[in-house]
Amino acid sequence: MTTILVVEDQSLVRDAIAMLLSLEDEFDVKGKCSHGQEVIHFLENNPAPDIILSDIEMPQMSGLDLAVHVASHHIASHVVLMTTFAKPGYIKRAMTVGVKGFVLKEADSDYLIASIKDVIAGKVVISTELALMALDDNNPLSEKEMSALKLASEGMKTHDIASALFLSEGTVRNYLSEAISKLNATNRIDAARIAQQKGWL
Amino acid sequence: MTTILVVEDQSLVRDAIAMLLSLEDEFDVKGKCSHGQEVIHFLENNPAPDIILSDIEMPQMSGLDLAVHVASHHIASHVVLMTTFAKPGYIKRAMTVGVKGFVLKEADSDYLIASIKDVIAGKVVISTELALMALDDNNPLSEKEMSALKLASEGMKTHDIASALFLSEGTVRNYLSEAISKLNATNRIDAARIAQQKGWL
DNA sequence: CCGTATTGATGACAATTGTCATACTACATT
DNA sequence: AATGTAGTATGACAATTGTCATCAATACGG
Repeated sequence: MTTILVVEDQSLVRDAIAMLLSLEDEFDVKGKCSHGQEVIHFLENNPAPDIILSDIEMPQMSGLDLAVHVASHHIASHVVLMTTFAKPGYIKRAMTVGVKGFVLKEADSDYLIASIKDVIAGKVVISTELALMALDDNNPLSEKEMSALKLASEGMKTHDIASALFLSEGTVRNYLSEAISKLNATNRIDAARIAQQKGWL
Repeated sequence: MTTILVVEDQSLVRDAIAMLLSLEDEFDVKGKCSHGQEVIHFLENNPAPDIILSDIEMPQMSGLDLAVHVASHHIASHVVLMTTFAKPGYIKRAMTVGVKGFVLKEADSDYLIASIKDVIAGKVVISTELALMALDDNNPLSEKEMSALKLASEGMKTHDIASALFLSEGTVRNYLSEAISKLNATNRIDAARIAQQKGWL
């Protein structure tokens, strides 16, 4: 019997997926959480489930952050992530963090079920389509460029970004300028859009 | 017995919701579609279901467009829309188009089921929370301000926005400046973020 | 017609942003 | 010690963006 924890912020979807999985004889849905923080709490009070099936994009704590937590706390669960759009950056980061499976929400339910079974059998599951996408993902941005761009995309002005990152205003402008040119963008908004779309922020 | 058509672009979610509903004795899920066009095709070849349960945000043809089609073709189905975030603009438009129910994906599955039953019983279902939100939806932006802001959010610079809207560069700056001040934003990026979040773009 | 919004344009100015060359530090490599 | 190289900072400059006051044209209700 495979025990599963379902993590997804939209409760309608969460309930539906939990229901779907619990119809499988081999699966036992042990719990449902709406975001990462809740999962941490769950893990402190319950035995680790075999599978943590989580959405990537969630408020408070993303599926990736969750995977990091699971890995760093030596929790035995296998993490399988679901995502709406295949952002190459996500896939790469997920891999380095020990995620065992990656399923597109565009996939059908049979595929999800099969993937979970494969992961339990010891495999790492990523559709070839996603793997290829991750391969030709060469994120040209440095750490600092990404964080500056991220803050800029939230509407902060150079001055505020500088103090948030403990850098000088000029340096921030340099980073953003670099990012803009690397991404062939016309300005910071454009650059942020491009990076976001690739999952780099 | 209530017949239902489930419309949602992410097949994992679609399958899961269809499964969830079909577990109810009174419900009979007659079909699943991934976008509006498919629904039109379905309706041409099948009797109209009692309920069309559709996501709002879909490629090709949105849930709102679908509702318009149903109304204008005098199809007997009741349309119930699901949406991720409550964007007040959506709710208003949905009402004028004869949508019978509006359910947040943040709601839980019981609420969805209850809503569908209520709609069958002749009610119009919108959570009070959403209704209130629609009421105090005082979008302060003019048409022009919105379109300028939208283009700006896509990374276009003033000059390009101006030619896209057949306005002078100065006027565009005036509009954006107005928008920024109306939304209490610090710059165009910030303003775009705020507006987007409210569903005004 | 008259007053008055509305819509769009201008010009001037300040603030912010984007670009670039240069320089300083710490740290690793030879 | 000499060299190389990230990472950060500076300063100077141009371009873009944000703000504001003002003005013209048009539309609209009286």
